[in-house]
Amino acid sequence: MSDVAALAGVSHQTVSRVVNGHPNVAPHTRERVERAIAELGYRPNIAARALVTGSTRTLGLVTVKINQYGPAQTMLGLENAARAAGYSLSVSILDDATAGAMREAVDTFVAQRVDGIVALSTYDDAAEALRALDPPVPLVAVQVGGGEDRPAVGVDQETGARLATRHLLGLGHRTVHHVAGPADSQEARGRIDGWRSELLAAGAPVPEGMLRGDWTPSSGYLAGKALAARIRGGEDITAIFTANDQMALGLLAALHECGLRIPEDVSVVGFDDLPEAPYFTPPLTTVRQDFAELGRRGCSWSSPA
Amino acid sequence: MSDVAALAGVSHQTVSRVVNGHPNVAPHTRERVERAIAELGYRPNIAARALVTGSTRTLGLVTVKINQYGPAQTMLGLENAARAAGYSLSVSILDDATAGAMREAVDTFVAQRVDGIVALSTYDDAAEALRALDPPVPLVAVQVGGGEDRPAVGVDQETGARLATRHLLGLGHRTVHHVAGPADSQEARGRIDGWRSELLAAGAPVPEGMLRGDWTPSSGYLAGKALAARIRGGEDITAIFTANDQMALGLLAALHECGLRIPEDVSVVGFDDLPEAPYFTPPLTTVRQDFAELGRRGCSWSSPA
DNA sequence: GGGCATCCTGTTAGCGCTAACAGGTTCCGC
DNA sequence: GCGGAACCTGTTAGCGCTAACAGGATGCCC
Repeated sequence: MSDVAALAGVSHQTVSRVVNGHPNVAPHTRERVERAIAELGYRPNIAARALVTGSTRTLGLVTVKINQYGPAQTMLGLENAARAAGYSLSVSILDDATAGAMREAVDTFVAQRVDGIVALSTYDDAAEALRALDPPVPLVAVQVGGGEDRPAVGVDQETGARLATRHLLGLGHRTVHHVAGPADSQEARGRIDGWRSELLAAGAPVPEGMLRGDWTPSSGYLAGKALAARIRGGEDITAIFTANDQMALGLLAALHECGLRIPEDVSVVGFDDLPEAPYFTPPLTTVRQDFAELGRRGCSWSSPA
Repeated sequence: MSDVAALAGVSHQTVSRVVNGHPNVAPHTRERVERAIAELGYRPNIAARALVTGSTRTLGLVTVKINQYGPAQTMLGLENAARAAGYSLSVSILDDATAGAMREAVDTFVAQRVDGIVALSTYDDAAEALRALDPPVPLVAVQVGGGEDRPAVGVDQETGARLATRHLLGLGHRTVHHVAGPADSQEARGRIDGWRSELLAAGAPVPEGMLRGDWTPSSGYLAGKALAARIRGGEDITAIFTANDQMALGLLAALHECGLRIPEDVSVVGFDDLPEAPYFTPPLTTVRQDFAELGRRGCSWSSPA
């Protein structure tokens, strides 16, 4: 910076003013400084600025299992929103959502003096870990139960699940079976609630023996095998709502293997709207979630001002 | 820090020594300082440290289209490797791989004084943009042509493609058709080269009219429709190698729609080993890439010492 | 022309930390 | 007992930047 100042024949403070776009700089001076900056390829040192302003203009993202479609999309939206707001994004991808790992990640971000932290996960462990923390920066939970006063943004799982269920009932099915997500996932619970309340509202019976998966295709496959066996055993199962598209994929494969035709014998609806869903065999009906918007909302909450 | 020093009754420099694990501190003093740190919840200010040491212990990742499976996995490996090495990861996700966007992202990282930059993309634009840059920090290209002296790590696409082709020939097919990726992707070209050289090595004819997709399921679907039409037109197509699994998914859907049976009428092999691949209908044979290792290697290159 | 507001620019201090040096103690060998 | 090594701790300076104030020039009104 002092080099630039020397070359432009001004003080370093004037350079600072030009860099930060302060109003009271003579156009003539401004231009001279800008030329000097360009000539020297000067870039302000963010660390020094952060030291004096106390703001790093950085957001921290702590997340688990980014390899799922949903979180990855949300992260994308978050990054875009952060960039648009002039923030940069530092990420921390945990192996599992233990309280300790969560706390450590948040601590690291605090040491880095991020301006805000976004926590991304739907599991209860994560939510609980978050609840125990009280970082000196804004912490927003995306798709995690916010708890007392913690801001949180999320998709309305229940409405989406009701939509899916209603769609199947509208096709004339007597009732709809559900393959749910893990028990310790808030999202999964929201979808169960939606499914159940829609059945009740429609006066349809709520089937016994709801199956659970863990979001993976292989768990969906197992669920499909189990349901196929029950169908062969005479149970009247004609419509299935799976809690996400990946499980639906496994389920479709299992039903197909067992000689059941989709949608002639059984109708299936998924959740998430994977880009691949239309190309499943047969194409999958699914519910879209606006992950990018979720990321944007998370960002706007966490960046002060 | 001075608060901690005051509470422990030492100078701030001694606190610094304790925090950084310097050897010459009396055990007694060290313990007192550590208690003070715990009591006050003190966390060193990374920005101040960066200012004086010149190292932020941060790596920058610039990437495009993280919504593909491959890049996302690589990023995961990168983040883990970085964390293990005591670095944090700052990410920049570009909308498209234009030279300008690339340059700007790298510039931003330079201003942030990251210790190294990892560029993740397989498109030529990205490679070209990178070539023009000469940042004052290590820049490693992952799965992008490194260019002159630029370090680069990547998966050996050609060998993988030869494997896939050989597998199909081994099944007794006369030759293998290929649905390639975009023309401006190095990865796609590597897979074409591997496919072609394996055919030549086996003395099999290289089919005319190779199709191209853009990695998406819908482009695979179109390719499938085109191939199905050619099959109905009497062309002898019995084995297809698609450049990635997502296109294979679309292709399978199209072939299925046209009444072709897999693998009775046509054999299909993909590339990437998506977690969903085994649950495609029918299950997809595919080639695995070790993305996590790729991330680790990229990290080890870019972090100095 | 004196007084004052307005604009532009420079000077100084300090953000929190580490490196380099300086000073004090202890312990050893001769 | 004295020189010197080994060890521990404190003092000082400075990383690059911005905020706050100070000061000089200019313009305007009475």
